[in-house]
This record gives sequence, structure tokens and C-alpha cells, in this order.
Amino acid sequence: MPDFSTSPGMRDITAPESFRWRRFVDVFEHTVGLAGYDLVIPPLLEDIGVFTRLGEATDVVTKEMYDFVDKGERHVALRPEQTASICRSFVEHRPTTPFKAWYAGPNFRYEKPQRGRYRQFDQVGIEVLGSLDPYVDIEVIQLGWTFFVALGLRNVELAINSLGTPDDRARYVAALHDYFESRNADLSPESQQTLLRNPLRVLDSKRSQDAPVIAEAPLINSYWCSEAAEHFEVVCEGLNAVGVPYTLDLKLVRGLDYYRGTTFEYRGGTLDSAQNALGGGGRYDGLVADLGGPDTPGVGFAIGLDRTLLACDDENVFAAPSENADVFVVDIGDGSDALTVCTELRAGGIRAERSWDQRSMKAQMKAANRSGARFAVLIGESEREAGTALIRDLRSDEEQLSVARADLTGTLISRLSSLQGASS
RNA sequence: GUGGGCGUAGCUCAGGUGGUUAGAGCGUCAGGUUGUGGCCCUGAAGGCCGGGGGUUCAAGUCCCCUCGCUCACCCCA
Repeated sequence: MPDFSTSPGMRDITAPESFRWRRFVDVFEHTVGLAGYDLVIPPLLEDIGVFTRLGEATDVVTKEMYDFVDKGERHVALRPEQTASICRSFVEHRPTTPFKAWYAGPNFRYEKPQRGRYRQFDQVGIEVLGSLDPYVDIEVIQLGWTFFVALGLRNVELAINSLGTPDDRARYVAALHDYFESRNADLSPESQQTLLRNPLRVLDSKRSQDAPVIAEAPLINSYWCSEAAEHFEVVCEGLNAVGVPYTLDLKLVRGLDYYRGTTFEYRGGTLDSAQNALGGGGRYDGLVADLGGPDTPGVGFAIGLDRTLLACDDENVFAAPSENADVFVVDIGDGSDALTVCTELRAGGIRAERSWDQRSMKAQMKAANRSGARFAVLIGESEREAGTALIRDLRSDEEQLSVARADLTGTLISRLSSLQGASS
């Protein structure tokens, strides 16, 4: 048994899954890059105050933070999400608005791990700071949708809602509180607890006991002021106009307290209901001001890699790519020829691998086969003396070709490119 | 934090009611072919049976504790 393994909720992403992770971010970067978003890489560690703004009543802040005091007596925390970091960065650097950023990277929450939920988990996301325009909401929601489409996912459901202005929201929360209070006896004990902390969150309960109570709960739309209702209507119409399908979910409330106005969530249709949120976001017009910046509106979303990848698995799309070598160099001598040949091939842009430890020719050929390389280049005693090399096609039975060492790279480049041309 | 299931070779897993040196398949390595991969055959390496304690003449097997994984709840991505 090994002395060490990963800490709970942490894991190694190994090949070929690691390649898939990289490609996932590549696809995301391409999608949002077309819309002009810039990459921001915030630190993993921030002053804990940056994150307590997420809401004193949220689990993310109260019990899931990885926080500690560093050697300089600073109370810091590993980020549980990146929106607050992006806003802090905005306040610190004050870029011109509208500020459009994208990010990708790990976040940390001290939770009990389970399927699709880890203590270190990666998210990709975008944020737009500095505009109240509902067309920002539309673009953000659409970009998330476009990304899922780009991955090949079909079974994604987009739910949207509006929490109205802070004032609307406060009046609604009060009404909700009164209502749930009046039905307290019908609620599950867990939801009774939730009610004490945050009435909105009771709407999230998936317990069957709570379902009838929630079904009759007051709805947010009757608390929207005309301004909020208008904003939301433009958002809905915009999504219609660009053909992004959505369902209105007046009970959609998200976990973080900073949301107001438009909120939305992407759900995987094939995942189990408990962990079906692939991503979500909304407006957080007060967050920048909360962090000490000028009153600056914001919209954004975050998408979880793990869950989205699970959804991809369920739909058999976005499979892990295979990373094969082009050429495997077999050197029957001391290995010095493989050194020079690999150097030359790699300089020519060819993915070239080799063996070490002076293994037998048979062993090296086996390794060549396993590497997935298309060609093996063989250099034995007679080739070394003659200044040649043998090129053997590992996927056909055609006779191997003897070429002068000087022509080796050029020959392989043309053979490989003609193969690539034929396959595409 | 609460509850269920599970921890045996690198991986996937066998190992009725406790009984000598713990097995298989795959993978790895070597050989069969002293310069040729895949298929086949032969062999080898590789295990504190998650850890600790207990019961027993005897524990991979039974009991307790602990750690980890996993599923669900909670919450969230």
C-alpha cells in the first residue's frame, strides 16, 4: 500500500482524461473568445473577506470555506468560486467598462464528496461588469448555451428566472417567509431549519413532503416592479430571437446571496436530479460595490467541469482524445542514433518517441506498437554503417522502406501529411 | 454534518459455514524468433488481504474502532 494518497475530495486527473480537460477549456476559450472576452487568472488564495460577501447565510461561507491564518497573520481562504475574485480584481485594477472576462480553474469547498462533487473542482465561466443592459444578460446566457452545443451536448435544459430588484426580492422573501411560516407544520424538519436561515432556499428542497407546500408558495413574478419585469421581458425575447430554448422557472433561486435580477441555470437532462446543475449564473449588481468598488453592475455564469463531463459521458459526446505518437524510433545500438533522429524529427514537427535502456528489438517494436505510432523508424547495425534508416508502416503490411538518414525527416513529413490529407 | 454499501496484485475481481505456502483475467517484464510489433504459446515479477485492536489453537473470513472510497441526504458546480 502506498504511504500517501490524495486527500478526500481531491484527485489526480490522469491521461487520457487530462487531455479531455484541456480540450474542454480550449472549446470554452474558443466560444467566448469569439465574443471578445479576455482571460483573467486570479489567485487561488484571497483575503477571506472577498468571499464572505457571497452571503453570511450560505453554506459556502459558513461551513465550506478552506480558510486559515497565514504566517503574516492574514486570514485567507482558498477561493470557493471565482466571481468574487474577478470582482475584487476589477476593483483593484479598474479596467474600463464594459469589462468582459473569462476564467478557468479550480475552486475549493469543504464538503462531503460524492458523484460530481469534489472538494477541489474546476469551473469555467465569464463575467461582464459595468452594464445594466439586458442584452448583456442575453449574450451571457447565450454564450453558455453555445458552449454546451459546441461540446456536442444535446440534453441540456436552460431554466431562467428573475429575482427582481433588491427591493422586490426583499418583499418576496418576506412574503415567502410568512407563507412558509404559516405552513411550517407541513414542512419537513430540514426545511423548517432552512426557513430560519433563508426562506428562498426552501424552494430548492427536493423532498416529497415539501412539494405540496412549495407548489402553493407565492411566486416572485407578482413582486417584480415594472422596471424589473421589463428588463426580464427583453431578456426572454432576446433569447427567443436567437433561438436559445429555455423554460421559465419562477422557483429558481441560486445558492449565493449576491444574485438579483436575472438568474439562470443549465441542467443536464440525463443526470440524476440531485446533481443536475451543470452551471448557473445571473446578475449581481451589488457585488462590486460590496467589495469597495464603484457601484458597478455585473452578470456572469460558472460551469462545472466534472458535471458537464459526466453529462458528456451520458450522451457519448466529447470523448477523451487519443494522443498517439507519429513515429517511434527503434535503435538497436546504444541509443545515440535514436537521440539524433528524435531531435531531428521533433524539430520538424513530428511527434517522435523512443525506448531507453537498450532493450531488445522485439521489446522496442512492442513499445512502438503500443505507442500508437503510425511509423517505426529502425536503425540497426547495418543501417548505422550505411547511414540509412528503415521506415516501417505499423498499420499496413507493405514492405519497409530504406532511406538515407539525410532524407528521413523529409520522407516522414510527406508520408504523414499525405495520410492526414487522405483521412480528412 | 447524517445514513447505506464497499476496501484482496498496477487495473477488474474470485476467495460457502474461520483451517497449511492467498487465486484468476487483463496489464507489465522475459523467452519462444541471437534484426522486426499486433495473434498465439511458456514463464517470471508483483500482495503488511486499507490500518489498529479483539475473539480463537488458528482470521482475508467473526467482533469493535479508525481511515479511505462510494451512493444518498444537506447544499451546490
